[in-house]
Amino acid sequence: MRVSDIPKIRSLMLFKDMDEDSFSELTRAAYVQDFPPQVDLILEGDRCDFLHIMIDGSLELFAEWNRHETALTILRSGATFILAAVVRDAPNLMSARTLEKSRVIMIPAEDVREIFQKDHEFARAVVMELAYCYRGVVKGVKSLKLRTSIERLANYLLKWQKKTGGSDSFTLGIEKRRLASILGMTPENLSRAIKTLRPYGVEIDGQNVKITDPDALKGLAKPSPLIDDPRS
Amino acid sequence: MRVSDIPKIRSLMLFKDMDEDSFSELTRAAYVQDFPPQVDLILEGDRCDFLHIMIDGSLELFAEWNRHETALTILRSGATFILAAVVRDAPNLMSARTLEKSRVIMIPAEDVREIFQKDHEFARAVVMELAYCYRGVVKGVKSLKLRTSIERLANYLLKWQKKTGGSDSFTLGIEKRRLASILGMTPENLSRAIKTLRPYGVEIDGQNVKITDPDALKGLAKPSPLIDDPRS
DNA sequence: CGCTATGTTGATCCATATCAATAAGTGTGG
DNA sequence: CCACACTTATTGATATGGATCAACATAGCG
Repeated sequence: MRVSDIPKIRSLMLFKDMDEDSFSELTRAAYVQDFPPQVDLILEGDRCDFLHIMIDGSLELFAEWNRHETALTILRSGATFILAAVVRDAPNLMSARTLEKSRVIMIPAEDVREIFQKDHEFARAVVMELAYCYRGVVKGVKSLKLRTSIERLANYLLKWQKKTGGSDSFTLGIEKRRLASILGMTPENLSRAIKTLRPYGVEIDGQNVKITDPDALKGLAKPSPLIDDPRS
Repeated sequence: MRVSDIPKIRSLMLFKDMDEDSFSELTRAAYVQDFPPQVDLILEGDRCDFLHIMIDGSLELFAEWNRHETALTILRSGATFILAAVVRDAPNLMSARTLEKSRVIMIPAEDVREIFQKDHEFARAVVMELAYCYRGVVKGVKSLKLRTSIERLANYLLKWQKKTGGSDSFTLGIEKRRLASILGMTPENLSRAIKTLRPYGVEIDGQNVKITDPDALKGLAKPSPLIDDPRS
């Protein structure tokens, strides 16, 4: 681990309130590694020996069954993954693969569990993080079960617009086929869904999105804070 | 709270390793309440003032959007709910309604958060429970996105058979329309899915299920420990 | 510059929802 | 205890969302 990484790590949700001793104990044990795009970091079914934390780049969590694959989420800088598996010392339910060149901190699961016992603030942060992840997945299920694919796409666009600063022009940031998988549809279907949204003021060219009539789009999407609000 | 409830509560995962002082502090603050069937205990969007724990009966967690409703899960004796919302002091993402006459412990959210800070073992149990819930939802998403409704039903039957003791005859335990909602389909479709499974040795009459050819059913269901194993 | 992966479009098929009618339970009050 | 109302389950007919297959276009990338 490079010294230059430390401040960035320290500022992450999970670590920012923990005491200095515990933090240096964790970082002493931790590795930082860089990966090129398209690398599988973990495989579903494997034991998880390390808690992973993204400090740069992006990756997708995905799962397979019966020769089919689906993406569950995209993670970016600051996100933790397989925390739940580490906590329960259980096999990973998802695989992870880098999408871009990525830098990842890996903390031995043993050390995480140990520090958890010693440091109240860290324990609190772990619980907050887990609860946050849980709520994220619950929102995802609600979206899947209650909405059509077009509604999911519309809400995704509105959410992503907000996350990228709110301008009416922004960029998708991921390949469409991955977006399709995240949203629970095929790439072909996503293409058609995009066309369907054109009358609602959505122009998508490659990765570039422009939302010219937000009200029309919102009218279709009917966003709800209990599904689409990333905070809370 | 009745004294007779205490041993039962103490034996629950969440409390069984915590120290005696913290436990009596929690139970002093807690209420136990009985509810008839079909009562809404919590409403999505509401602030959650209490952690809830089932000690008898059953209920469903469900959510609504745009005039549609879907059931996310059924909870029975021993299950906690809205732990994540309590931890984060955030609005509930799901509503809860009793299905049978049910007995529920309600612990003020404040006290939960307070004891969490004081008692390591309790903190550990909370994290384990949250991680367990998280993994449960992830398995649910995988099932929804990777399987057809018939495959989901087949796996549900196998899982439920195991949970009820493994006999080839068992009872569903819930109304079919709720099962349909849990599995992400309409009641009409569930009826048809059941008929589709008949050639695979599945006989369902009312709530009574008989699985006469488990291998055939497993051949269709292709159960995976990473989706269908309730433990870990 | 050509190869390969990605995206688009069209045609068709399949799974699932919807609508409608009936049957079978379930509970309630007379 | 039965008759009635109401909810739940089943079945059939049909509509629709979404998947699949195939062809082609396009964009990255070596």
